[in-house]
Amino acid sequence: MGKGWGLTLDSDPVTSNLFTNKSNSTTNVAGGSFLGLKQHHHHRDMFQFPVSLAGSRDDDRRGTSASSSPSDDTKLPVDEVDFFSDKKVRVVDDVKKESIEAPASDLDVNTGLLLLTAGSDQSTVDDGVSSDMEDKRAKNELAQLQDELKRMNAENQKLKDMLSHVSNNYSALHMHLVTLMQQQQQPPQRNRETQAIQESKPEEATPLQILDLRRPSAAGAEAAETISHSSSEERTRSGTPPSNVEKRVNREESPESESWGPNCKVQKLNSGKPVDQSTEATMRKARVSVRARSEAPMITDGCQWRKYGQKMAKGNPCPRAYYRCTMAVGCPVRKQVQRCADDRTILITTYEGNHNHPLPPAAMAMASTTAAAASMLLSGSMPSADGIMNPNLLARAILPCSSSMATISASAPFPTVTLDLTHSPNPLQFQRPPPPPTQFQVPFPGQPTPVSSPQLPQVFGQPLYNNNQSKFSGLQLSQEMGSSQLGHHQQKQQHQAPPQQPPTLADTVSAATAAITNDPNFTAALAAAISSIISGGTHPNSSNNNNNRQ
DNA sequence: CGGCTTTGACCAGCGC
DNA sequence: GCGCTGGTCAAAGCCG
Repeated sequence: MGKGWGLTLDSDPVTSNLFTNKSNSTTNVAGGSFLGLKQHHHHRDMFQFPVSLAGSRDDDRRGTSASSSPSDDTKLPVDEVDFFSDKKVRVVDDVKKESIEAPASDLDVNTGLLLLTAGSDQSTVDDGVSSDMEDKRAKNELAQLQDELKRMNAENQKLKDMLSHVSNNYSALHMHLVTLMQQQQQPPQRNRETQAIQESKPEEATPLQILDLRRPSAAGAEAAETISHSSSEERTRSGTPPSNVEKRVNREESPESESWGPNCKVQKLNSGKPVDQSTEATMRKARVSVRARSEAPMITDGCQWRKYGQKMAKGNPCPRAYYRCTMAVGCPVRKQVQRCADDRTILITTYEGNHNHPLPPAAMAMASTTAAAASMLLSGSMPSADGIMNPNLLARAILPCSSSMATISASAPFPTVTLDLTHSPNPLQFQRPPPPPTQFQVPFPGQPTPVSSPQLPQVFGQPLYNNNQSKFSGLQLSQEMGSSQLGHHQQKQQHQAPPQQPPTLADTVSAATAAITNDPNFTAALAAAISSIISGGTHPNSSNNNNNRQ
């Protein structure tokens, strides 16, 4: 009966493999361990699955109601049936639902009657029957659980990819929306340069790139980044007074900009515009800092990183590590990882640059989030006090429903957006946001119901309970115009958010559920949060490798 | 053996 | 000019 089963009942393979496959602190090949894509079934094009997420369950429900109908609301297309058709054991309840996809001969319904008739030893009729029945009933339940587990793993996998896809789509669409909003709000300020650009570029690049995003592959990430770039530039030109643009150009001009691959696209689109090069340099300088609670030495964001340096930073006993992306030769993306001086459970990861190569699905969440955040920052706020846009307007434009998600640090030398994922979630906060505008709802063909919650804790193949300190925080969108440096600024931020009572798993789940259900604006930050959660607690003792330098 | 980490050295920017 | 600091380089060693 167990022949052909690749699953075990001891644990959820999705999550267990995630942990065991986590090779080391720095490399975590995306798509493998992060999403667990290779561990179970053949990875199909998950984006074609019109799965209703409302039918999914979390671990608790899975454990307590294994015999209940797991997918009353789950609609599997016909081409999905071979996913389960080779199973030799059928749960009685499943016969009704899967009879359309399995031949009748394959419906080996294990009932008590079947078990009785199968018994051949007549001498054990008295006491042996009951024990045999118990035994075979136990086996039957085991088979049911295995069946259940297998189906739910497949379901989990679909949802994982779906969330990643939605996250990327949302980031791109949201940036485009912000661009349009700002254009509408400030039509008189549109300068000649913008008009000239649009005249010379009658075919808007952004819609095309949004179309590109529909490809559920790494190309989507590329397109998302491109959108971030283009929207950033567009808003830089249209939403900022020209004098500020020039000021920004002069300040951010840097020789480092020559090797920035993703900007080649932008250069093609806007060839001959000197402002583009400066914007590229600005993109190089813009930073997105992610604060997350994690015991791991580095958060797992789906990319491959190589450590190229470590230094002691002023004011922090913990060393700062420097990493560069090694997923492609010449990728300009770098990141700094440092623990918070005050709360060493907080890991501060600062990203800089944009990838110039396709990203695996696991890396797209973080990449698109950081790209969007960087674009947001660069388009709306700059370090110079006289060049600042209306921060409140920007805040509402960027995060209309969740106005406390990101801290924009315009402090010198680099503009930085901090996504603070360390705060305790307040479920009420997530429930309060107004219903999202219809244009925020990413349409999924064949997906009539909104993204449902119980699946969320495993959405990246990782249960939240692995790091009960990881939280979906409210990000605080405030315009800080201090003159402190990045590190000092981050330390200041750490004081402003006293730790709250750690939420229960249920609270976290419900908060995240409400967030993603009621407020699609959380999607990007949520992806980042989940990414940070992935690494939490996996290396409990690995944070002490303080190789002090200098 | 290739890729990675470690770590001292080097460089640039900035303030005094 | 000097010192401080952040960031990077590159040689040496480690590891699978």
